[in-house]
Amino acid sequence: MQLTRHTDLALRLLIRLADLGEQRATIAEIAQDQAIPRSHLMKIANDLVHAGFLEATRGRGGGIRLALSPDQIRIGDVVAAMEPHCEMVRCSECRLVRRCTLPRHLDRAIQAFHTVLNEQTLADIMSAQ
Amino acid sequence: MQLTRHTDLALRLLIRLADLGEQRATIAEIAQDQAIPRSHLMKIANDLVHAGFLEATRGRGGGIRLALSPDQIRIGDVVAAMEPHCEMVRCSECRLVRRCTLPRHLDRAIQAFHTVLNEQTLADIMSAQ
DNA sequence: GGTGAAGATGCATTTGATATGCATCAAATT
DNA sequence: AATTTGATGCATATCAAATGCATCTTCACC
Repeated sequence: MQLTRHTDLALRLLIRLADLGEQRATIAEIAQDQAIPRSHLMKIANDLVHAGFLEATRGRGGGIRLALSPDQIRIGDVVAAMEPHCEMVRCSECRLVRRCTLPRHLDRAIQAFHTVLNEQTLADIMSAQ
Repeated sequence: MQLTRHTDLALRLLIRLADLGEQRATIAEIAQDQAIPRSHLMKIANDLVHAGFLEATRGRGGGIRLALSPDQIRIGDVVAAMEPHCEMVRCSECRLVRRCTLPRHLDRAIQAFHTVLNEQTLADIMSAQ
């Protein structure tokens, strides 16, 4: 029950980029800055681009920056986009005769998790003490 | 973002034992029944005993059974007892200059997760279609 | 158009948490 | 005492996640 490092770093990356505003930063810079393997951060940034949170430009003078303003980026959405499969239990392996409603309730619980996180935007995270 | 197999199997074990009522079952029986490695189930059962959900007796005629009635066992409590550390992000590794409030919100989100699950008892799971 | 700077992508390898297996101990019943 | 059960610790295996490496693509600048 923990977020993958992938998601963890994605959130840090967004916070870092929110600090920079409109300005672009290179992945290499941030990787060094945050002591994260470059190739790893590369993939995270790429995922965030595909999810619509980041904007990347290649070539000289290129780099990455937020594709949305910080108050439009909801934390729960970021987590949902980065976490692979939120299948809490492996029903396929289950040998219980009785049909159980566990997966249904687990899904509701996960939704509650995301709902709470979606009450916060990146802007909120930045402005809070 | 998924429960460990440990927790998954713990829930299955409780459901299975709830079916048996007052009757004891041996760990070996259930392990074979549910196609789970015996030594693994042994540890899960043991954890559940320590958490107060199961009652174990050794020796001939011994076995395990619920220590509480199914309507006293809340699903969220079981998950909380079995999941090791719910530390969502690794703040210790973080190099952000800015203090961020992410951990605080993640904790609230996890609490929401457990709260939803605690609306259901083992008895509810058993009686539902 | 060539060169270098940047991101994109795929594959191989490593790592680490989890799961499994094995051996031994402890308790209870007969 | 012997057998049946759970308890516990340690060694090993497994698998997803993380990391590293190589190559390709795109863009800006000269």
